[in-house]
Amino acid sequence: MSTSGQPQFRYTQTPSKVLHLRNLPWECTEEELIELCKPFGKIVNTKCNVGANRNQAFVEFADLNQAISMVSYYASSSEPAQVRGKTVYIQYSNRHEIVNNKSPGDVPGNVLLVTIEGVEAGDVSIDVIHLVFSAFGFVHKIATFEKAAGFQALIQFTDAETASAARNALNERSIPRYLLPEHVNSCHLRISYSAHTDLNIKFQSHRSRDYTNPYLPVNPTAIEGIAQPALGPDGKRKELESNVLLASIENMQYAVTVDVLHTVFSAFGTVQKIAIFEKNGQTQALVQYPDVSTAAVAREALEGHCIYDGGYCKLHLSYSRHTDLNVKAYSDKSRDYTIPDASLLAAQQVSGLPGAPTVWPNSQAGPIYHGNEFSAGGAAPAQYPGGQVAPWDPSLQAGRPPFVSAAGTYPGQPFAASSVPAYATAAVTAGSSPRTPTSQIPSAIPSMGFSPGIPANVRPGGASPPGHPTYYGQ
DNA sequence: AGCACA
Repeated sequence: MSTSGQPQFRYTQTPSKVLHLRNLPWECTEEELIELCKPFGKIVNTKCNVGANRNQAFVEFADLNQAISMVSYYASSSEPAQVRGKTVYIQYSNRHEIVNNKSPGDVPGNVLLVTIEGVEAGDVSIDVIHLVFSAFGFVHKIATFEKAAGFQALIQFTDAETASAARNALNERSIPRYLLPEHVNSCHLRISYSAHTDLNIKFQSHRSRDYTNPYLPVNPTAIEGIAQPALGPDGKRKELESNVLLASIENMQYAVTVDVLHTVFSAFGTVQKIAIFEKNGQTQALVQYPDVSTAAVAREALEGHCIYDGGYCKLHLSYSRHTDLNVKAYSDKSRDYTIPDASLLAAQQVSGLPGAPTVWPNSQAGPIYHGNEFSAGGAAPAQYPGGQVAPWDPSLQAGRPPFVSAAGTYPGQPFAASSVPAYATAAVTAGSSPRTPTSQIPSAIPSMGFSPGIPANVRPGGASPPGHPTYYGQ
């Protein structure tokens, strides 16, 4: 009764709603298959990438007559059926329906599940994975993990078309040997589609990346060879140094302004840039020096000390991962002392120009992004001279939030001119007229032990509100 | 260029 399992000869196959297509290009997608077949009827099922060469496919029409019309048409046509110029041979399948058309992994999506066979997690770096898959389009995110199946990676593209292109090209292939450690002999990629559409990447690390969000916090414990604490000569952990200090301000009873910080930190050298931001309800600041050694001296001198006498505004200092801050030249939360005429810029920016550049650190954990495709992918905002950021082009990075909050990143908050922070209330009510930046300089407590350049201490409860910005309430 | 999937 059934013809399946019996030898089928040319011209003698019984018609079937299911057509067997051969000699397809290896790039052939389901979409191309449907394009070819749908003029003849309604397609209810397909099966692509069949056969050892993955160059065959099945298409099932809703009605037998539709399948017959397609076979008949091309049997008498002077133009053969083609996909991208390649002749496709069509015949009735010896089965009458497509069964088990798609495992979940065959349902196209924008996220690929890649199993890398024959390797351990440490053998293939996320940068190599990124390099390989970036050949097909912008890679948004990568997450890697080890499961029973082996070393796996989820790779998020913009759309299913791009993901399919990568899958079709790389599935069952190998990562080039020169990208792998010498001891790795085989590195087969088995690629299916993930059901995910948007990966949730929490940290930039050696196992996960979000290339749409370069300001995502770096997980220090998860970076190999980069943020891993280097070992000093004594074998103890050595902190990675930087010319940028991250200051956490504890017990902040009184306002700490950019000017306050500038005064305090200028005692040790030229302060280039300052950015103040809130992190987990705590005020932090990034202070940029020209070089690491200056930062180191400042860190040594200021760590654990208080800006104001009485234990107020205690400083905790560490080295930032940033090396060059990109801050607004003049705002209540940031200052770029390397830009001349900062006060002019202030007038422009405080007025709230639409689309005014927000604050972007120039770098975050630089080595992570070294040599990747950011510029090609349009992920990194172009830097203009003077630390400003190119006008944002949403088309370059659809879906990317305009502001990103990250460790050590000032998220470009709107100017808080109308609200006085609670911690500043005492200073405000202590009240005095607005003062010039030079006259509102606070003092570091004498016990800090760095008298040069630091004015005499002023008690916070006293008549002089330390560092009260002149533009609050305006 | 010649019939899959689980």
